[in-house]
Amino acid sequence: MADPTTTPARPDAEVPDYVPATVEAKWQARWDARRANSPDLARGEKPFYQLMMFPYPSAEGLHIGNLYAFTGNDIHGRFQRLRGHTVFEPIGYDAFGIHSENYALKVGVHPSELIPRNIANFRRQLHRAGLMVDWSRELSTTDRSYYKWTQWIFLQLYHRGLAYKKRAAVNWCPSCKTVLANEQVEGGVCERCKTPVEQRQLEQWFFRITDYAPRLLKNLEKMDWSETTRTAQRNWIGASEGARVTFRVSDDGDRTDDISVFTTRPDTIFGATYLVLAPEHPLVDAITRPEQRAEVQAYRERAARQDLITRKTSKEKTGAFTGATAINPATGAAIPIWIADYVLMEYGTGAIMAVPGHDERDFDFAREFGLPIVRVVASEGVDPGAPLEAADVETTAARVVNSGEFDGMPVARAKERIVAWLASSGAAESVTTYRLHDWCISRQRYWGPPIPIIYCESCGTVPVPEKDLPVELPYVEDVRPDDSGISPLARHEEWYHVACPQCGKRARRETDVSDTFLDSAWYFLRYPSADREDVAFDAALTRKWLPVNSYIGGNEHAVLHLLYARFVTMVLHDAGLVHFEEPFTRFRAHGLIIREGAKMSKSKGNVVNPDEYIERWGADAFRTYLMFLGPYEEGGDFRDAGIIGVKRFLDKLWSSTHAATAQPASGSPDVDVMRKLHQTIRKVGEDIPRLSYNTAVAAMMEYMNVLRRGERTPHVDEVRPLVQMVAPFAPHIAEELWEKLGGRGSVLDGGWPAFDPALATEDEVALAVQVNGKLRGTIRVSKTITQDEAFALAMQEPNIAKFVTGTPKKVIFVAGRLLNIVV
RNA sequence: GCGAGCGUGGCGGAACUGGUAGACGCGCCAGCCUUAGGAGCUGGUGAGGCAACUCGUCCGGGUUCGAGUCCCGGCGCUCGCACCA
Repeated sequence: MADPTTTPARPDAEVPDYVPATVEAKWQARWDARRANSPDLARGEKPFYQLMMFPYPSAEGLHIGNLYAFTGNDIHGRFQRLRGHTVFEPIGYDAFGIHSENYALKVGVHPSELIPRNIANFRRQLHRAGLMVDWSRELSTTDRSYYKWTQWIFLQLYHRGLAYKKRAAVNWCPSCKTVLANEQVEGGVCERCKTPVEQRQLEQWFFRITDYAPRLLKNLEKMDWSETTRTAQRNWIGASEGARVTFRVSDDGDRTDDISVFTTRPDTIFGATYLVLAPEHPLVDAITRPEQRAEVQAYRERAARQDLITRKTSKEKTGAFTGATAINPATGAAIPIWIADYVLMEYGTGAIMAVPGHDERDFDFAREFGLPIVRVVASEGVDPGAPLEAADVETTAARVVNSGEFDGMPVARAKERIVAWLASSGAAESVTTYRLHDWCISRQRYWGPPIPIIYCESCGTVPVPEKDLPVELPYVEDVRPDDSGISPLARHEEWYHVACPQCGKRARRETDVSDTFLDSAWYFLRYPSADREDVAFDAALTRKWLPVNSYIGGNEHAVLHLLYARFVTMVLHDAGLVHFEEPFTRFRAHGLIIREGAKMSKSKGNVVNPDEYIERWGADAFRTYLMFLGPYEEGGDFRDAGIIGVKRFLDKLWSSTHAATAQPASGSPDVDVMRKLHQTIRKVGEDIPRLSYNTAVAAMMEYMNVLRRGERTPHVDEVRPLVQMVAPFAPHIAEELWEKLGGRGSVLDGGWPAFDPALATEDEVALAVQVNGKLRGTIRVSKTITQDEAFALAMQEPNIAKFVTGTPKKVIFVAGRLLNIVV
C-alpha cells in the first residue's frame, strides 16, 4: 500500500523522499534548542506584537477552529518577521471559569488536577502545529503569579470608584440549588434537571463600564478593526438619543413622588395615556393605593418567580393597576400608573410613558386593559381624527397632530421643540441612554480568582492590601455549589475567617470569585512581563510593545471580551498606568470552519481531530490547506478531499528544490519564469497583510506550474524566493529547503524576497476586443499601444471585423485591458 | 421583529477601485509510464451546438458602451441580538 506521506523520486532525478514527520520533528527540535521564537523583548528592533485570542483548554483538546485561528495568526507573524520585525507571538490559557469547573464536576476530577492535564495536552498539540510562539512566556490565568495581578486589577478599579456592590437578579435552579448562567437556562428551565428557573436577588460586584460607554463608542470610529466587529460593539453599547421626562404623581394629598421616564419619542407625549413601571421599580410600594395593594403584590411576586429568559421571550402583555395616577406634563391630564413586566428595570429609568397610538407594545397593552389610544402623529393626507387599528409607527414624512401648539410640525422638529418647552418648566431634559449594563463580575463559584475584599464589622468593606496579594484560591475538596447560593469558598473556615487588615479584628472574606472575562481582559498586558514577580506589567516593556499591533480572533468574542479588554485598558490609562487608551491597534475576526455545510459538533459527529491530520499529512500541509480552503475572514468548508492538492504542491517544491541544487548553478534563470516570479512576490506580499491567504497560496501554486513547465530543471534563483514565500505557511519544509539551498540560519532571517517591478512587467498584453460589449476576440499588442493603433489592428482580425458594419458610433479604449467598438 | 454577512461550474473558491467570469485546488475524462495503482507525468474539463455562435454569477427590473460588481424590489441561507421605551 502506498504511503501518502512520502513521494517517490521522479525517475530522472536523485531526490530523497519527503517525509514530513521527520522534517517537522527536526526543525521543531532546532527551534526549541535555539530558542528561536523567544525574542529579546528589551533589545529587539522594530517590535511587532502578534496576538491571538488564547484558548480555553478543554478536555477534548485543540479544536480545529483554534488551529485555524492560530495558523492564520502565525502566518501573519512569520511574514512580519521576514519583513525584518522582531515578532512576539505569545500563548496562554484561559483556564479559569464555570466552563472548566462544570466539566471537572461532570467527570469527578478536581479542577486543579484536570486543568494542568488539559494544558499539557494543548501544549503538545500547539507545538506540533509548528507555531512561532514564545514558549518561555507561556501563561495560564490560573497561575498564582497571574491571578495575583487579576486581583490587583480589581483593586485598581475599586480604588477609582469603578467597582461597587449591589443586589441583582440571578437565575436560580431550586432543584439543583445553584445559580445558573444565562446560557444554562434553556427555554425557562434548567438545562440539566428541567426544573423551571427562578430569579433570586443576590449582592454582587459590578464594574461601572457604563461610565465609559460614550468613550467606548466614540473610539470605535477611528479604529482599524473588522467592520462587522465594530458594528457589533456599537449595537451592544446601543446609544439611544431621547429625553428624560418627569411625571408628577397626582395623589390625594402631599405625596410628591415624581416618576422619571425615558423616551426616544418626546414628540408623542400628547399621546401618553398611561405610565408603566417595571414590577421591581422602587416607587411601586409608595404609590400603590391600599385597595390595589393585594393585586400589585401578587403580580410582583409572580414576576419575581419568573426566570429572566421567559420574561424576555413571551410577548403576552400582563400587568396590574396601582390605583395611582400621574399628571402628563404636556396635557395636564391625570393618567393611570400601571406595572407590567414588559418594562425592564435595567433599561432607561425602569419606567415608561405609554403611547399606545404609536408603539406596538403599548398598543397591545392598551387593548388588553382597555386604556385610551390617541393619535398624535399622522402622515400626509391622514385624518388626525381617524381611529387606529394598530400602532402607527412614525414615518419620516409624518407630522405631529392633536398636540396643541405643536400641530403640523414635522416629527424631527417636534422632538426638539417639545423637549425645550418641557425643559423650561424642569419637566424634561435631553439624555442619551445606553443598553450596555454595568459588568457583573461576581460568580458564586469556586474556580476563579477570589475577589480581594474583606468585610469587617467595624471598618466595613476593606480592600485587601496589595502586599497581601494574591488572595490564594484555597483547595476545597468538594467544589459543588450548595443551596445557599453562596460560593463553596465560604465552607473553608480557615480561609473564610480573617483578621481585618485595618483594625485587626475578626473579619470575613468575600467568597465570590471574579468572572473569567476579567482574566482575559488584561492578559495581553501580562505576556511581555510574564516572568516578572514584582509588577503586573513592566513599564518599559509595555511602552515598547504595546498596544498590540495585530490581534486575530473569533467573532464570538466580538462583543464581550473585546469590550471588556478595551474598558480595562481605558481605566488603566486614566490611572496613568498605560500610555494608550485602546489595546488593539488592528483587529481582524477570522471566519468559522464548517464541515459538509454544518458547524462542527460532537453530536453531529463531524468534528475533525487535528492530530490525525497532522500525523497523516504533516503540519505543513495541514496548515497550508487550512489557509487555502477559503477566505480567512469568512472561514470555509473543511473537506478531506482538498488536502491532497496542497500536499502535491509541497511535494513539487521539495523535488524542484532538490533538482535545482543537484545541478551546478551555471546559466541564468529563465526570463519568463522570472517575470512570473516577481509578479508572485508582489501578489503574495500584498495578500498576506490583507489576510487573503487562500489567494496567496493559489499564486504560489500558479508560479509552481510555470516553474515546472517543460522539461527544464529549475534554477536555484527561481526556487529560493519561493521557499522564502512559502515559509509563513509551511515553515518546516521551508527551513529544510533553505538549508539545502545553502541559506544561513533560519529562512526567516533571509528576509522577504526582493521585488523588482521592472522584472514583473509584461511588455505585451492580450487586449480584449468587444463589439457592443460582447467579446469577439483578443489581440496581442504592445502595452503602450494607442487607441487608434489598437483599433486598426483589431479590424485586421476577420472574426472581429465581421461584426463591425459601417463606421463605429463610439470606441472605448481601456489601456492594457480592452477595446470596445460600439456600432 | 431588529442588526450584520452571504448567494458564482459536480465541489471549495478566484475576479483590487464596473472592463476577457470561472484563477488556484479537488473531482472527473483521455493519454503516457507501469505486473499493478487510491503513485507520478501530459492534456482536457461552465452548459448547448459538428461549427459559426448562443446561453450563463439566486429571481425580476434599472443605470451604463460594458454589471458577478452599482441602484430598486423580491426569494433563500448563515450568524448575532431580541418587549431596549
